[in-house]
Amino acid sequence: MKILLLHSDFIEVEPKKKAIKDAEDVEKIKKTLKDCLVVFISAEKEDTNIEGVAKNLKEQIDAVASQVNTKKILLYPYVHLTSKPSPPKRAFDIIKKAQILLEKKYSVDHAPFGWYKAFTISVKGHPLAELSREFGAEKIQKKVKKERKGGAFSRWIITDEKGKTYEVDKKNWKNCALFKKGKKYDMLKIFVRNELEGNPEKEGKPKHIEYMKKLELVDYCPESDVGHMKWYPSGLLIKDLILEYQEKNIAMPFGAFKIQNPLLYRLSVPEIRKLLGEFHEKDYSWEEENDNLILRFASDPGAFPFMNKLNFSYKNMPIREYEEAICFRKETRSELVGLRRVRNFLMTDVHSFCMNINQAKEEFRILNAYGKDLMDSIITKGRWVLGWEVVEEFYEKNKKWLFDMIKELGVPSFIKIMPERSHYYDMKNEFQSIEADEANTQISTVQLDTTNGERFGINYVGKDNKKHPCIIIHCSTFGSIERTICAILENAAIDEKQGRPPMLPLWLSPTQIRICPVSDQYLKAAEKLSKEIELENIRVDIDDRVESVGKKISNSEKDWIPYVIVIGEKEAKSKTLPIRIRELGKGKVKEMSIKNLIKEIKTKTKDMPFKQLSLPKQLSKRPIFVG
RNA sequence: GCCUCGGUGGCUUAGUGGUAUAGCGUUCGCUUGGUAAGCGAAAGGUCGCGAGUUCAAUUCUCGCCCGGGGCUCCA
Repeated sequence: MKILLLHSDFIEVEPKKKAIKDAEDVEKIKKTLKDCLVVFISAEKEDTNIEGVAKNLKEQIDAVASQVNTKKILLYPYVHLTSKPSPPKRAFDIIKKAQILLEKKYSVDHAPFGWYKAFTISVKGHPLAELSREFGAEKIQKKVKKERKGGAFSRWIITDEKGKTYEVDKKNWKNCALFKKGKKYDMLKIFVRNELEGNPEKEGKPKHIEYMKKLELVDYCPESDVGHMKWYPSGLLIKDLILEYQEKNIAMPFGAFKIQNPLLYRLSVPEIRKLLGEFHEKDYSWEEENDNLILRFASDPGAFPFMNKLNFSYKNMPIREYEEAICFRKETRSELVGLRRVRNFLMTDVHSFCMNINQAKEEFRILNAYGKDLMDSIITKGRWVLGWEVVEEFYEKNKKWLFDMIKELGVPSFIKIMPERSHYYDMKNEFQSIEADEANTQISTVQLDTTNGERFGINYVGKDNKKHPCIIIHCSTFGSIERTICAILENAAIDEKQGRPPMLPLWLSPTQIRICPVSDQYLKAAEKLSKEIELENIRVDIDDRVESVGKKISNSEKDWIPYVIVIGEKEAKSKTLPIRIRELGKGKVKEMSIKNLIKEIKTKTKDMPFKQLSLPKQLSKRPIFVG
């Protein structure tokens, strides 16, 4: 069945002449309807299940009518939407059935069936005014809109880091005894408030927008669509380092193999259509000769069809895959703020395909630990909290397992209980960074999914030599790299707000050590020193410009350089160097040997990936990217 | 998409119905320095784009594009 829905100011219909033998008997008068939803309907050959199709027709119309807030509906039989129409009688039956179903809630009419009709229509201009839908008799995956401010949830539970629970509701949450136990739970309190009451009013631009430009990391790109960013070398370095962290510290130890799927998908493939679901209106899509194409909104459109063609048995389980997935979501314009929300982003997506619920639970537990490490390495300890969404029935059965995980993670949590499953997952968690403006940003999420394995035919061969659907654990370790960088920068903003120097995590700092020669006589010494440092895989640059030392120091402060060394005559003779260390505070200099400095940096960046910055070592050779 | 505020050299900005201000940066000259900004000069602007009103528009009006905030939603 194909339908076209038009929210119109008015429509005039006038039956002219019978087009088919079975046309219904009506008077030849002009009818006008004002402010109504007009639904053009084509029943197709395969719509043999009259009841089923009529029911879906009713639901589709109902969904749109309630969104555009109209009580009047006109069903307009319109065979021309399809090239393979059903017999007329069946089409009319479906329309009549749907009309009866809709009449409970709406004032419904239908245009004469089987007539040549003249009509005039005026369509409203808003975004939902013109929609088309295509469906059959099978049950449509119900699009459950998550209601605002926790509306889809029935119970809320707060826990401390040891798993001690406090049940709260929308009204009394502020009085929760846990929040009276000192500042330790302030972050959780902010998150609970944001979830139950909404985010606080923001003052001005988020800080990370200023920082991302100032530090020459990322920038808006007016030549592209909104929400597509351009990356400068330093930003790209951070992005690459995070991807390397994902690969070396998470995916490989976890045992996932890396795959890559296309960005572009054909809408005529049933699996792809099934997956679209609620993202449909956010797709970048366009028509080609024989098909509609979309850019993927997540790794799933590639990953699921990829997995259901793999041949694997219980001996391989669990089987894990990951992808650095470039994704596209056409968010409405004003949702886009700096890096917090973009239209083109890079998600690191891990899936684990499991044999049974116990295996899935264990995978979930393991992935949590990676999530915690990641939050501590890129955000700061204590600046993030955990959110959970759990289906009531699942919660009751798996309470002990859940609280054991919370204890293991040792982070305060906020659990939201859903009376029934509204999405594909029975349970998910959210690693939430809490920011300077008290917004929360989700970085990682792990989800337990018992439905998609079956829906997409992702099966393993069991001991019984039969195929069984997998339970899928989804894990976006970095929900988006862009958003992760946003959180890192917003975290630096907290430091600045509280009077500490804002910094990037040392392992992500584009320059880790800067050498400032006092004059060009000491350039050689600087060069020599830098080579010693480079050998240890530490990023070092030299401010070789003809500028005063004061100027060079000033610039290094603006660039958030963690370690600055000035070298001149004194240093050429001495064994120790004066190191200006940013994290110690304004103007703090510490005498240190180069060996000890290297050792300090190596210790602080232990187990973290290293990569060279793709800019000349000499500042005099670098262009200015911003400003 | 809706509501709202904005767009002036590479960046940040003043200002005006008669083509425009300053700082940073850039280039050149002087300065060879000691932990947050040395001195001087020069170059650099269709005042976001298009249309309208006007003798005249960067300034007023409308449309579009881009950006900020709000509604909303999520990774």
